Amino acid sequence: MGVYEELVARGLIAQVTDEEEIRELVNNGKAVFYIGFDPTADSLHVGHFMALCLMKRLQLAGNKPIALIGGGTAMIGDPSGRTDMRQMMTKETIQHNCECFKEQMSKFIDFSDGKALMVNNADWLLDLNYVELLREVGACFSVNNMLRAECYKQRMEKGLSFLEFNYMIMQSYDFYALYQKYGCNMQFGGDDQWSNMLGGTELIRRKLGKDAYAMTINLLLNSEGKKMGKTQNGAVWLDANKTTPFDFFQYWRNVDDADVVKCLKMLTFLPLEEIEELSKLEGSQINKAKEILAFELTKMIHGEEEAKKALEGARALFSTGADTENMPTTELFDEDFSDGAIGVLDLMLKCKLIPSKGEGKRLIQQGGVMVDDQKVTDIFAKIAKDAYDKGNVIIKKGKKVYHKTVLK
RNA sequence: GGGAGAGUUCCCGAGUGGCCAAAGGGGGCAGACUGUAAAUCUGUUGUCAGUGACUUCGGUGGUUCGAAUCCACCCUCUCCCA
Repeated sequence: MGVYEELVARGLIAQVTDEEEIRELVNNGKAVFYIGFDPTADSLHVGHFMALCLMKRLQLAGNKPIALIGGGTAMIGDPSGRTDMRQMMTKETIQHNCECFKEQMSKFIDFSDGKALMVNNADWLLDLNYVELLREVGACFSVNNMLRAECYKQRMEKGLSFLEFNYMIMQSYDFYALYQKYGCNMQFGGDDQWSNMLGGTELIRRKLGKDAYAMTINLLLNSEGKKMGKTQNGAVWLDANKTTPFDFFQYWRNVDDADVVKCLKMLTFLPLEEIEELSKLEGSQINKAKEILAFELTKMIHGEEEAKKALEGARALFSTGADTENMPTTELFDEDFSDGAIGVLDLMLKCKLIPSKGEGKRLIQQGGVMVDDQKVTDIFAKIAKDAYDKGNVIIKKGKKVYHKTVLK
């Protein structure tokens, strides 16, 4: 089975421009492909992770990946699938984000000996001259076609600025530039990028008379059709400082039953046969599969050691109770106490377990707060300093959020 | 350039002078039930020293005892005409 077949079996491929050609190129390691990453934040998240996995799979099969960081396109903002305009980012922010991306990616993809490249489209896009660009590629784009493109549909109702309308042209230009510079003959991206990517193949065909290919991967959607990797706190980040390995682990440990197999296939490198076996599990047995999923992914991002810690921490937490070892911790100092005690609400606020005291009161009134396994019933409850004589005090919020506090 | 309309809390969306911290829905959080799942049911959802005070209805001023609501100017967006 070639890589291409494997990708199909894993349910990763959404659309392709020319299946025969692409299979041929990819399976024989002849593809030089690029995937673009928009530096909209200072860390990669789960959505990018899919793309990185794809790069890795293809690299292992002998193909050459180019990671394109969209330092230039980020100046414009991709309107695809959006209903409102993106906030404009400053040059400095974009630059900073690019640096962060670079670092995270190099942990994942082998960039040594030219086995892979990393480029920033700011390098060629920012120097473009408006009139020259119009003369060079402007004639190759049909506004009529662009307006029909799926990615602008939503925006046709709400309004689309000329700035964002040009995003497609910039992305197409990227492909065109990479084709000439590095012989890049293929572009991959999320399925929402399809129209933008076709713009590139079209441009190459018109300008150079050459064929280039595009392939999109399915977005990771849960059974409700929403993008995965988002929580109410925002995205699930790959940076341990933004999403701790434990939280990362828990995110996957808690995915919906219906999504486990899909995630295993799309995100892990486990052999398909093994996933097949796991998919036969039923009922509460599915928890095994979830545990494997969470472990595998955490291992890939944060390393085996962190993954083990998270796994053990989670097991301990949910079977026997608290495992204080790997719990998020807040340090307290003498001045946090008055008259030898600290209010539970003040403490929770300090630990950032609650955004306001009002919310904390609600939690307590609804029975959602435990301190050292004792349910807190009084909103004015205090914790005496003596409680720290045994080393720490554990606060539990709801069923799954544990927090350790220690006295310095 | 001319004309019409819109901007409300995390999101959608009601509210046209006091009864408005603002209906309803979504989402979130918590409780019950469970398998650390889903579905369902219940409660809750601006802040604080909590029978009260303070901040919030695009922005800035104004009218009024009192403004999300009325007026002026500005900003942003949508639609129609050019």
